[in-house]
Amino acid sequence: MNKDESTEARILGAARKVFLKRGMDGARMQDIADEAGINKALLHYYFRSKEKLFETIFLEVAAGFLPKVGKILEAQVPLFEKIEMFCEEYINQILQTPYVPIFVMNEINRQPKAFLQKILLQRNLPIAAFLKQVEDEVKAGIIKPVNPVDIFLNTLSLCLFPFIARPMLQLVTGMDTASFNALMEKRKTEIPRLIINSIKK
Amino acid sequence: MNKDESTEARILGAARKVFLKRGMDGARMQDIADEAGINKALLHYYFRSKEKLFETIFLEVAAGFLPKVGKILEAQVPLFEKIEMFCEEYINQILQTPYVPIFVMNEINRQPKAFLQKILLQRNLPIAAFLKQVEDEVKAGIIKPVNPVDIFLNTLSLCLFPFIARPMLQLVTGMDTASFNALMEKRKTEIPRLIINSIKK
DNA sequence: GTCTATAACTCGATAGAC
DNA sequence: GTCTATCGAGTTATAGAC
Repeated sequence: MNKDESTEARILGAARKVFLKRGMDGARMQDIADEAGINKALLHYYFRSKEKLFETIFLEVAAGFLPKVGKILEAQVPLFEKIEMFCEEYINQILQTPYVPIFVMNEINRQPKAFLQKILLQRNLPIAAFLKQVEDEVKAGIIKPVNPVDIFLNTLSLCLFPFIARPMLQLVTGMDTASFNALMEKRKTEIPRLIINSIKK
Repeated sequence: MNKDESTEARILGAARKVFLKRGMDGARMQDIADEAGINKALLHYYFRSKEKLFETIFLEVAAGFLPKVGKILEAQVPLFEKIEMFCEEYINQILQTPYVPIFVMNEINRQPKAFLQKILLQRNLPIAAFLKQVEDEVKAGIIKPVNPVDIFLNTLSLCLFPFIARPMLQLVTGMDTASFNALMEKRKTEIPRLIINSIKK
């Protein structure tokens, strides 16, 4: 708990931490209050309900999870460079917030669809720009004929899945967090190599 | 609800369904009872508590999620064939139970470590056999020098991540379940091609 | 074994003092 | 704005009849 921050900021920080760890259903308002160094009543004073507080956090987290790399996806850059930049940047970002991917995936799975559409569909992810670029380079004969969705899905899978599987991976292999981070550091360059190698002529 | 099954079997089926959908924290004993066509008290008669019931289900689901493909991993088969068999078989399996990966990943993230070790560490996953085979083929100069863990992680990522990201994928792209399944059907052969291509000399 | 009724408890939310 | 105290809804778990 940081006395310098405003109460609202402390609540948001605490809520983010607890929701990320426990999910909406597992989180307790009492835990958030404790984490923020205040009492439950104040949570309701600043945010009307648990649901509103969660919505605020989820919006913030989901916004950071998806479109921060959006600028890269729509940048005017050759495809291979773009893939390299994307992996480097995305893995860097997730290394800072390793619990985010599994949290987002899980909540998307559990929350009612209407709630999610409200949050996600209003942001226009520039995925389409990336898919089009792949398609164009296929047509121009620059790269092999591939399904653009597969390329995007492959890139995302290789960057994100290790973070999602990390608890299991560490449990099964006994790997510690430092080793895991080192592994991901290497993968920043190896993932693009793998992807590019699969599509270059 | 199937009247032919024993009460215990009906409870297990119902619990599996509800826990998979809602997770431990989101699941309600009432929902499980309704799904099984009995009342709450009977759940406690057969399984002492919600926690015990969850433990039973989680053990069963996790056991099916990880080591069913174990036989393939330790089989006496050339590496490339093994990778092909693994992807084909694993994707087939998950297509039957598409909610399992995200459920397992999520609960591993939330449950206390002691509980998980009790469940997971007692089964010896034959991952080591696969890693050793990759290592041997590297030493023998049959394939490129690679980190075996990377190969395993890549294969797992490409097979599993799409299922974990499916709700988001469908939300963002508007893809329906049939299209998604068709995509995964194609990936059964494309994933091994990608992996093998990255390590063959 | 299965049910109804209810106890025991957890937790989000509110009232009201300061 | 912040606190203490408490309500009331919802949930797990148990008692006891059949």
